[in-house]
Amino acid sequence: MKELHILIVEDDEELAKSLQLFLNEIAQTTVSHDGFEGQMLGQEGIYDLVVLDLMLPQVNGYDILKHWRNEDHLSMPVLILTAKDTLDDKVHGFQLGADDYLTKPFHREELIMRVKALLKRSGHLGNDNQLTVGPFKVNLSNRIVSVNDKPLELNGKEFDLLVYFIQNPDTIITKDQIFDRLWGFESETAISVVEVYMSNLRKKLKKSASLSPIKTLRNVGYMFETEALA
Amino acid sequence: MKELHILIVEDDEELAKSLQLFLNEIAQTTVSHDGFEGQMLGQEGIYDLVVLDLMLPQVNGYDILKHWRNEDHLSMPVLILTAKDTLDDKVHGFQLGADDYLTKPFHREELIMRVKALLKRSGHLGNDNQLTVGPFKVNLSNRIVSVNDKPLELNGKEFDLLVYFIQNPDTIITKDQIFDRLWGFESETAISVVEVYMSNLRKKLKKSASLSPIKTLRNVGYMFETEALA
DNA sequence: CGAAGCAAGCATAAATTAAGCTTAAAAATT
DNA sequence: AATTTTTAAGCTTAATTTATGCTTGCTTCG
Repeated sequence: MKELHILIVEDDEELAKSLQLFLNEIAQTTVSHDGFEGQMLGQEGIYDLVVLDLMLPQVNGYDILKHWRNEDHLSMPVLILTAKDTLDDKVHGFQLGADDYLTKPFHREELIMRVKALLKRSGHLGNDNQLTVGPFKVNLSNRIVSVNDKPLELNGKEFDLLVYFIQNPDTIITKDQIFDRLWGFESETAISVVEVYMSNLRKKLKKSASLSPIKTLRNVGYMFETEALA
Repeated sequence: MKELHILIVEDDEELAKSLQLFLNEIAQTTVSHDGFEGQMLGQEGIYDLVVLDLMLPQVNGYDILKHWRNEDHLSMPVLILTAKDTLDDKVHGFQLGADDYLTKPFHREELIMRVKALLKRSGHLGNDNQLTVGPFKVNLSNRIVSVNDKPLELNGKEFDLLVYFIQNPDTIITKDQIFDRLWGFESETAISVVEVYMSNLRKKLKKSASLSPIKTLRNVGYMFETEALA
């Protein structure tokens, strides 16, 4: 089941079919061949993106877009798809609040790329750099960690430590490696700090998620075991 | 003084000049004719949008974009501008995280439209010249701010600071980025001014609207959280 | 064999350090 | 003169580090 929903408003049934075929690989699609119906569907406000043809029976695409933006205050990304390719047309489309403008004929790949770019930009698609292992979600952009979708508060070094483990699951990491990575080679700090932070991290993991995924290998190092995360 | 910053990376000096001229009507522009320098500038993370040429001396545009996205974790919109117009090129550009792709020659109007569309979509430009996030309304033209329709008086730097945050909600912004954007790279001012302005801004937000939307991430930076804005 | 000894690692608390905050006053700008 | 910007100082708070005693498992030798 896909979470994204794209509305396609296109009267050429042949083309609409193709579009649907293309876009099905990234989202659920709904097609309308009629301008008026398309407008109504869009008004639901449930679509993550709309592909809108300009030449439609009954109502034209410009008016639909204008209505969505000005009357209905809808802000979903809209990609205009049309044979019209004069500058005036494009300017007009953008002025009414279109996000992109693609002229027929176009390549399947380009359409998909542009749709993906719009979805990404509007925050609906595979965004930032997130690490996921078992129940752990680690967002490197905002340094937020969650375990089973419960937020886990870690301070700077604790966070860095967890990231190091998650980036090297099921791998032995020595105390020296941790030290060199978090404190730097020429740090004056005593290496036993590593133990302190291991202890703190483990305590938080245990308390908040009842997990103890990091094993100690005496005289060797530590290992973050993914298997134990079932 | 405009609040939007656009970086133009384009080695053709003639064209770069034109671009600057075009784009100056919506933002402050910085030009680099050199790929390597352009990449460095972009890494500052203070630009609201980048117009990137692909054919550059030293480093090519693809590599720059790839580095920004994958190594530096930067998410500003990037519009690729190039003579290459094969499908493969476009696909490649989009795959690396471009937001739009415009082939030379292009019309001035179309460029501006696409840039505006991107800025709008990324929350950096409102319909008129107004940014709206939660209860905040920020008018960039007359530099008037309101929270829940109550006016909020901010002086120059306080205003710029708020704008920077509102343009990058839910994103970590480092003290250095703030400094570079508000004071400029080569400013002689002590970086601790940032703390002073943070304090002033927070105090005003708290007093006038009982809001504390800006979180401190010790040793990392600040983050304007939209979620906290009920 | 099994208890003493030992070293690695753990846990907790206390001490230290440093980042960030606040305020007020000085300097610069208007 | 009034406002904004910058500097400077002391303060607050949180992170980091050290110190201490405790636990665990291995080794050794009576």
